Amino acid sequence: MDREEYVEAVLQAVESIPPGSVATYGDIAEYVGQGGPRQVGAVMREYGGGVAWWRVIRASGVPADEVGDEQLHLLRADGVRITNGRVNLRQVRWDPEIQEH
DNA sequence: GCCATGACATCCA
DNA sequence: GTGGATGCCATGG
Repeated sequence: MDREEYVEAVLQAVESIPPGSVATYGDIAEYVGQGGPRQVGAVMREYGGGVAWWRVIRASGVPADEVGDEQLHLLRADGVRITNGRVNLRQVRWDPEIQEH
């Protein structure tokens, strides 16, 4: 799989996250089936501007230091419950299975 | 090919 | 919950 195709796959995965839900970098990597969490992060750094990058967070529920403030703000706008600067993964974690295909 | 880096994850104290 | 160590995997020098 070319790097460009990988980028497309990642962006597509991010776009398929419904509003009010979030996914971890690991989830995206697993969904795409290639590379790992760090590669997803690398893609987001370069091409994340075109998608809902704020719906991608760490497994801990804490957003990346670089974008944390904006991200929490945007997530709250999407209807995501934020507690103590941390996302409640229990409730908003994206499940590819529950998608309305 | 070796080494350093990074919007990460997991394990363990 | 916190902090350090280790693993992972692609990219760039």
